[in-house]
Amino acid sequence: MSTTGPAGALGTRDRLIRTASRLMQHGGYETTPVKQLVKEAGATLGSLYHFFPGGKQELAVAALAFGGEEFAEMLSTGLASHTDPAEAVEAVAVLLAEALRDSDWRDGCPVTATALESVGRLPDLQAACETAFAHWRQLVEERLLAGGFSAEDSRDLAMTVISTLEGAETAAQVGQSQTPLLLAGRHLARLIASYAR
Amino acid sequence: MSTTGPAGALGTRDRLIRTASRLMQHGGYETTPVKQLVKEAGATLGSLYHFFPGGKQELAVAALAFGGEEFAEMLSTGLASHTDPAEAVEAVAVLLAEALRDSDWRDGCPVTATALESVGRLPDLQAACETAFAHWRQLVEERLLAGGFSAEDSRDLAMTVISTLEGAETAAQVGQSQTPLLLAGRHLARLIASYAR
DNA sequence: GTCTATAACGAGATAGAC
DNA sequence: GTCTATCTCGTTATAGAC
Repeated sequence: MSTTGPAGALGTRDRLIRTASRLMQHGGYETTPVKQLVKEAGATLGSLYHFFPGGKQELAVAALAFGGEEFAEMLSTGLASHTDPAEAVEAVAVLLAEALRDSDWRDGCPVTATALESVGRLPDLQAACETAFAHWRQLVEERLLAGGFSAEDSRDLAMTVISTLEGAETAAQVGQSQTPLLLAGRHLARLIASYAR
Repeated sequence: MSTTGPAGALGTRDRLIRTASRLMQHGGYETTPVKQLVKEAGATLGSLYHFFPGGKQELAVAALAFGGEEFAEMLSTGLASHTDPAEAVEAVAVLLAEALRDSDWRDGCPVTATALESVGRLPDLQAACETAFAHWRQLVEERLLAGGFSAEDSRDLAMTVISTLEGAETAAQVGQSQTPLLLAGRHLARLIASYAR
């Protein structure tokens, strides 16, 4: 995938992607100037346009894919932490709440801000955001299926689980409080437990 | 409130606020250039800085308050549409889904995009967003209280109702589908109905 | 109150040496 | 692959006539 180099050392391309993902996680696409981006990545403008001829947009698509995968890993960790699917979903909410507070309310969803800025005006970015959302839903759906829920219930509940976690994450970030996420986790667990297996 | 004038005719100040609210609803704060704003409002740059010496930011705060109130009215309409609180919340989700599709997936939440852009970098805007969120939560909380739920359940459920509707609205907008909102409405109704009155 | 012209600045992107 | 200098354009904001 990446150019050859010392194991563990991040190449310029990877540093650009990770830095872009982090900055877009904080404030979205439009609020992230490329100059600040390359500076924080320890790179230069020349490197950016060498690796991403499409410029800021092309880098943003890669950053959304990276952030989406990072988020998916946290999701998988939480979903695997309990045998009961309802408790597992609640654990995800707790993980998100901890990450948010520990980052001084900065590390919210790596996709949502950019998604709302891009909708209807930057199709490439919007598509990358939708891909990330769909991936996350699929992970929850598979976990519910494995937990014994019907195909229809698993699909529908997975949609609401992701929607609710997203909305609660936003509320928690803007209000600088873990409460929205912790309540969302508790309520989602109760909702899931109310379905037959 | 507004300058005197023919009843029903909107003054320049009001047109600026409404236009800013609509554009920020579509793409957020950073994606809304003041030039386009004044053009669509049928105003000029001179008028903007006459009514809002604080410039774009001051106008944005007024626009968030306006959009927050508009959203609150739709919320109140839905919440008053059924005697059962659970059915009333589901009705809100249906109203949001209809407004979103009828606007070709443009008219989402008037606050969320700006909220995520502003968090941690534009305190005035962030505060205006949080005020709007808190107002919406209060409307739901009062409706649940009036429906016979305990003070604690009403408060906690109101938080999750707003979080979930917000997240589902985002998912619906990005995915151009009513499904996230309709499922959220159904699941929220089920969750609310599972609490004792 | 409204208008146009423009200032002052920062944005994304490019050129070309190394 | 990396670097610096620079180009071009769009942005917010201001000036000053009307």
